[in-house]
Amino acid sequence: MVFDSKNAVAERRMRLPADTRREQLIAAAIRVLRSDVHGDKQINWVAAVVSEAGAAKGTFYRYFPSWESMLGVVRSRLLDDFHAPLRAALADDNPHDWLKLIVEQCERLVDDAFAYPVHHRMLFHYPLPGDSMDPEEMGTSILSRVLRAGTDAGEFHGITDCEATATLLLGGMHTVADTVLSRGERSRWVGEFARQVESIVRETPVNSAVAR
Amino acid sequence: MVFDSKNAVAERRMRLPADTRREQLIAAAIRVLRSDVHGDKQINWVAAVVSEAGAAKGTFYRYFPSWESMLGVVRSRLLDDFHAPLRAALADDNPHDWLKLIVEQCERLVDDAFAYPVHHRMLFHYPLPGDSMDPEEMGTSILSRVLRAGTDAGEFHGITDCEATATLLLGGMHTVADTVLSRGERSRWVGEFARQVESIVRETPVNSAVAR
Amino acid sequence: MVFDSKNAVAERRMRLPADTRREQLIAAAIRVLRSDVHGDKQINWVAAVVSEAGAAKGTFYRYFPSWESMLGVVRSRLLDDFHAPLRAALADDNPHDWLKLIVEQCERLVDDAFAYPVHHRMLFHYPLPGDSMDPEEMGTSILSRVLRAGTDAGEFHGITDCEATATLLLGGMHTVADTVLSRGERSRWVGEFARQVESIVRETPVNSAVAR
Amino acid sequence: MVFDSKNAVAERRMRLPADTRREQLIAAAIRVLRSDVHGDKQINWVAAVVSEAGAAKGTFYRYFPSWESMLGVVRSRLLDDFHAPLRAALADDNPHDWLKLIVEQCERLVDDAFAYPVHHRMLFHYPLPGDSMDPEEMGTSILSRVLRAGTDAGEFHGITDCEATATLLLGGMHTVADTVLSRGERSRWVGEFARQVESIVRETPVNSAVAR
DNA sequence: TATGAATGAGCCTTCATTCAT
DNA sequence: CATGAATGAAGGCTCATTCAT
Repeated sequence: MVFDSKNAVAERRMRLPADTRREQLIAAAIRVLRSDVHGDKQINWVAAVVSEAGAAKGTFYRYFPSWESMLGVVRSRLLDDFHAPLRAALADDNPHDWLKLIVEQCERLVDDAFAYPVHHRMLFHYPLPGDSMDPEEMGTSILSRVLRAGTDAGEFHGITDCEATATLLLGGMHTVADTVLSRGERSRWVGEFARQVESIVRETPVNSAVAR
Repeated sequence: MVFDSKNAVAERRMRLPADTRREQLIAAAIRVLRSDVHGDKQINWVAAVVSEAGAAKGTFYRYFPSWESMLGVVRSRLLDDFHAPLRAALADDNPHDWLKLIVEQCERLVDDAFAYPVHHRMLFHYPLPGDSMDPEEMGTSILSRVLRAGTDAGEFHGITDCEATATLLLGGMHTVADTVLSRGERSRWVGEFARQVESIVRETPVNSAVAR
Repeated sequence: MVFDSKNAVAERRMRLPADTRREQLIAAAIRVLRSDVHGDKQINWVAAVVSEAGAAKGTFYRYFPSWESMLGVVRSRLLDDFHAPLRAALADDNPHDWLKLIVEQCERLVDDAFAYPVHHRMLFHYPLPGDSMDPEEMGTSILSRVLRAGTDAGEFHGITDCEATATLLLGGMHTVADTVLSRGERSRWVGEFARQVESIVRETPVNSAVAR
Repeated sequence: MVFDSKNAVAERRMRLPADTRREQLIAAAIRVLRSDVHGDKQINWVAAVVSEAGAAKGTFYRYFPSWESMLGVVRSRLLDDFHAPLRAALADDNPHDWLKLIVEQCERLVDDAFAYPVHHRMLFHYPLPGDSMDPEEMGTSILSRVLRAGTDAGEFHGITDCEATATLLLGGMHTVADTVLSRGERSRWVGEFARQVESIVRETPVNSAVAR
């Protein structure tokens, strides 16, 4: 036989191990979210994803109870990636320029938002069902540990509530990303962010110099 | 027959000055947006607004080309209110505690978000059509002038790019509002915000103490 | 102008008084229910009705919250018609052959079921939502009054619980209709029904003959 | 590697004698139909049945061409059970109180309907495909023989068309069951049924008194 | 033979927007 | 100007049935 049915048409009804299919759908979802469908018109996300994955509508609902839940998975998946560098730095025992790491996080977020605006909006500016966990919790906790590490290393001073500081810092990164998205001038906003972070984490009370 | 059905209905057809009608609709929209029907359930927004305003569906579209555009108007209207205190302070010649004013702005946003979550979400976390102006631009410019005023008054130091600082500060307020919304602990987050702002606007280069 | 737009094409977006449109939809529903769509395949009833009525899907939902509710309206509408002869007989003061009237009711139901089987099935053999009123209540009450009238006229004897007797009689009519539907032999089953009814309403206690 | 994943799963693949499997599925279906999930909500019937039977979806379709056909089998199975008492009575040569047996049939149907409403609805008020045999045929024929037996025993009189009488009697039982289901008052409706049956099967022509 | 992942037509609405009156 | 009935594309999801393994 000359035509292998697999390569010929549609390759319909491909039977995949559950995990594989699931990954396929997640990957397709990320691709769809990133393929900025110019314009902000509502998209039938589920339809787009299954089409991209070469699956049928029903298949989607075998693996995810709703679009929202899929979004949750994608979100945490990408947040994991996003925070990987910080996690790595926290895991080894070498000294690090913690401030620089924080600013690089911001830059990474900015660049991602710039490359895939729809994606970014969907992931971070989509109303979550009220009872769902805060997707940023993880980010906050990692950033928290970074702040503590910096403090321990003597790089940071005056941080009293690491978690709170981290939360607002993360919010700041999003603000920068959104601003670059709508107004450009990447270096201007990233620069300002860097300056603010420095002020915040290197705070030296005016009188402390005297006290010493 | 002398009385026909047309007269019976006539009283519902109120002919109002265009501006009045428009204001009525906007006011009704704000009321509807605030009447948080507890939860994320879909609402027939347009229907709810015209019903609240005592107008007909078609009337809505006489004054606003679309629901989104109405949202835009409401947004800027409320942002106007939000920034009114700062504008007032900028307008008179008395001395002001500018830092305190900024923190109070944050508190106002937090409290509004807490009192009317749906309203807040609709106004700030609803995807705007890509070509629409940044609704925060105004806020940024006012905050910018506050920073400059504070600098002129000798209260703030080290701010080099007022507009950029203002932009991130505004973003910070939203972060705080969202955090309080999802995690409570109003005073914790507001306090952290206050501390960060202070660090940012009162930045004193380490050596400045010596300089004095 | 030669072509009146009304007669020309589609007559789209016809604006009708609410009552008229409602009636139109009900009439269309009855027509659709009667147009035995050969085969028992599920039909998208709402779609069929609006198409028949020349209206759009959304229009249906302006007038009825669901297909079930429309069915309820149609049902009571047709039950009204069905019971009209009995009501008429009860309303005038002339003597009547009540037994004959009852049998004629049965025949009318049979003939209707035979002429419009789907219609009949939908109206009487469609699971009603558990909390809905019994659609036969009205039929029962009318038949009840007929039994009492027959008793008062000395035509019927021995009926102790008119309502109960009426309920089962009505059920009997449906049984006959269903049987004719599936097995034919109209006169056989109607005849049997007539005989049974006669036994039931003319019950003469065995000893009564002696009493005479 | 000696153990492969195939062996791990192997135990789930139970190879059963075809008849056993079939019975398992039928039994499971009956259990599922009876486990009234309170209400009219849609159930994924096939899924529920195979899950209850511990089989796979595909297996279902090995034994039944469709859900409807399974329903048909269950129906006749339960009708068999339902009629067992009458069959038993017909089979032995002892004298019986035939009228009492008929009323007891009615009571059994009522109680079953009351205990398992969904079950009952599915079995008796579910539109059968037009070409399917009348599931009540069997019931009719048995009841017919009961009527004849009662007549032979001198208990019943005046029944001319046993089959027709039986058919309507069976219908009557269903009417009673449905009425009890929707209105309660079991004894009232069963009592009325008993009275009607008595009238019908003990009909004594007016002149019979003379004959005596 | 048994499995259960895959299918996809189809159902029941909803609601921003239009337009005949 | 005002009205509100009419529109219809979409959206989210189901589930009996099929078929690759």
